[in-house]
Amino acid sequence: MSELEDFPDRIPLSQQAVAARATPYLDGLNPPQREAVEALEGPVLMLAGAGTGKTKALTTRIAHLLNTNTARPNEILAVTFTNKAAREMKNRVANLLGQAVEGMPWLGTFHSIGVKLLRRHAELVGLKTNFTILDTDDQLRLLKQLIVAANIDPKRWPERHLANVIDDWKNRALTPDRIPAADHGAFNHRGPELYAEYQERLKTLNACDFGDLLLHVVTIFQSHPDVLEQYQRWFRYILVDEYQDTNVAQYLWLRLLAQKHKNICCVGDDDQSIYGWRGAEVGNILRFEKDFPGARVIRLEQNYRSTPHILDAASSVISANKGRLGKTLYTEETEGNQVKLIGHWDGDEEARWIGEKIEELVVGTAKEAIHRSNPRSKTILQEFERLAKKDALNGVKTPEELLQRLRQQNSPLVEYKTRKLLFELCERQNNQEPLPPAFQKYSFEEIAILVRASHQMRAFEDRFLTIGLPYRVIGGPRFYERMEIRDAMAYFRLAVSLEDDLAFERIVNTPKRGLGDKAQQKIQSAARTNGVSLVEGARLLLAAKGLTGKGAGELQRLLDGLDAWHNLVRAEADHIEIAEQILDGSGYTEMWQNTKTPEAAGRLENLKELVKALENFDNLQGFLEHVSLVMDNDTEDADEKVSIMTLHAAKGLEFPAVFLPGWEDGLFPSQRAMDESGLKGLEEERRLAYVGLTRAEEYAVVSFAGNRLVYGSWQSQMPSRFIDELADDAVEVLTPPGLYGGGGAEEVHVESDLYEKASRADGYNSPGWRRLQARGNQRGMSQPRESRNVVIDMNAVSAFTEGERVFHDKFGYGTITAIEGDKLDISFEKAGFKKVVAKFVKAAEAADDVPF
DNA sequence: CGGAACCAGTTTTTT
DNA sequence: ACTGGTTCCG
Repeated sequence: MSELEDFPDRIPLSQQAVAARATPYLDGLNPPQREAVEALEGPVLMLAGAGTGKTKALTTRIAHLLNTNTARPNEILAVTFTNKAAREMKNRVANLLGQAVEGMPWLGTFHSIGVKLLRRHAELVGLKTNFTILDTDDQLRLLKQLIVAANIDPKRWPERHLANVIDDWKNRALTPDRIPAADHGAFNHRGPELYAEYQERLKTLNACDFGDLLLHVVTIFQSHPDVLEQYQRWFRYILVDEYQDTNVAQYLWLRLLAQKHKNICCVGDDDQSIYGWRGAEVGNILRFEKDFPGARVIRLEQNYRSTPHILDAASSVISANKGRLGKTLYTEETEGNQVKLIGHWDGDEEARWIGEKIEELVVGTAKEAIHRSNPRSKTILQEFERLAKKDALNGVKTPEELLQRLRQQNSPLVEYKTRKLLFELCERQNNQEPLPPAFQKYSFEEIAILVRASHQMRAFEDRFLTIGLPYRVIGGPRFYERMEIRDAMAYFRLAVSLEDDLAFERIVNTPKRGLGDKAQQKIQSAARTNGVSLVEGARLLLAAKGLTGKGAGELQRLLDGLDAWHNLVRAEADHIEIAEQILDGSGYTEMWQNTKTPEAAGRLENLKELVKALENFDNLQGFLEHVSLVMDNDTEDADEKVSIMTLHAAKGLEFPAVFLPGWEDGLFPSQRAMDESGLKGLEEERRLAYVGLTRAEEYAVVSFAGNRLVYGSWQSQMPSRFIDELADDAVEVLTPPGLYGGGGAEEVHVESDLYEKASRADGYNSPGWRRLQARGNQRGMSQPRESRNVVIDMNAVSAFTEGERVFHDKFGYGTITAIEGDKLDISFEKAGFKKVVAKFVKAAEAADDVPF
């Protein structure tokens, strides 16, 4: 493989020579970015806060390495976590250099590079070079078999747990022989033993799971210094994205490789470490300077994404964390709205309000007008997304000029000031109506709702469906994880290799062939006693007449089919035709055609799509390899839609307008995170809050609900502690309509006792909340009028007394047992004991008067 | 073998 | 409340 040719050491260009070369791409960088790009030699840690242009710095660094001839493309190892990030990096380097990057063979995800290395040295860990990569399904099925074989009740000890335990060990680069004593008790004391068996099974199956792709490589490096040395020489320059997300195995992998040249540049943000629960070690980034003495630490702190208030809010929350490397984000911008904060009665109400707000933000937007009047504007906007340097817009008068600049600058960042200018430019050209105040109006595409847990999404989907608001859920089930796709893939795998037992198990009775548990066990034992694959075992079983009736005939047909398909693959027949023959010949397509359930049509669609996807590959093998690593789900649909996704999925993205619902203690921060990981868990949740806030460019709303349906029962919720941590000045408190005392004087006439009482009890009077209210009024900001009409009584709680009988909409009648600030302990007659915010409770007599 | 009945586990997720 | 899995029975 030419990409692995061993190059003689080359002396990097002298500083002068570097300077002499054209480096236009350096002009768009701020000083620290530029420093990070130019410090090519030696270890560098780039601490890049959210929205500070870290990808830009990283890609420019690669471009610089190449452009100055310091390194050849194949001497650079650049690792990311996701395929998306890898793709983007490739594109951006190509853009910077003004040409496609010729062979950056070692730019990719940890896993894809891991596979590449492992294929070359598979024999060193007892695998063949054509090993298969298991998906999660296969892995679980295998583990279940082992659990049952070990006489463990899989109901009490589900395979899912074992998978987690093993994954955790692999993340920590622990092979079965190195499990620390502290972990011996894992999985009912059988964990270590089952792990060892599992690894053995994988070896016999000539297979690997995802964790192995890294772990095996580390093992090889550790036990074969000669191999390690070879790669240490090859990879003269190493770059790592999202370093805060690396686990121990990845860390060792990198450290081993970087040991020779020590030209390693890691980019990360300890404040955005949100994957601790799957093995990421913030510690890796925290101790970089110890690992690489003399490391240069460069901080990127100028934020080009968000308005000052949003930045303030995010910074104030994250500052509550201990043990940070410490960065202070700043922006040169001065304009922009505060973060909005609003409380709602319950989750549905929250969804309803957000739906309305979105409509308000979008309907008849200036941007829509621009889109309609100028067909090219969409392209301009897209180009514009890449603009980082605000000076680049100085003197730009027309969209044409702007386009030209964009082409020169090639930068990814967006800031609202330049966006505003773009609006004005387009407007001027098209003689549109004057624009409404900037930053008020958005397209659906520019709005995102970021939730903590995916079950929160349902309320929004329900609501948006009923009001017909277009939305898209990001990060749902992936295409290649769907049942029908996996089944089809199992057939393909078998056609490629008749030895693939796991694939055989998956499809032997799909579609139904009358081969139930009994028949399958016979096949298993026939295979085991003869030491052959399941396909061969089945053949032997049939020859020995060990199977009769319908099942036997069907099995014979399946085997004949498999042989035929396998021969087609070996004869290198057209793989698309093979695929079609497999799907039709096996009866799989027919099975779905005969299924009358509503989703069957969709599944057939997916199968068609799968076959279509094959067109991009030369053969089935290539396709399978790709799919096991690149489980992408980037179905770009061009329609304008609001995005709904989890906070985790939002990392790395940005939106002009962001809604952050569900900020309630227990949900966010998640109770489970706190229970399981204590302070560490809480701090990770806080980083999640930081990630969420920093996704927003111009407009951010934090909201919470007082009541929420959790696992089928109503729970009273307390506003998130993170709300109290938001800097007062950065927040504007909104009062929701529809709440007692809310909705403004126009709507609510304080005339009855009920309302008076409710109004006085209104408001979340946690310390932070009270401060916010006070500040807001005092400074006479754009506090909504209604919130001034509703008296925020500091002694609101006095509306209730201990022992008072009260009524709660969801819980019914109850008696107050204790009062703590605005929080009431109430013993409900039906619902039992609850902690409830005073706002959501009214005196029992009042409730009696008003039928609900 | 297939449907009904029952029961446990419900954060985040890439490769 | 809901799902996915298993078990039990016709």
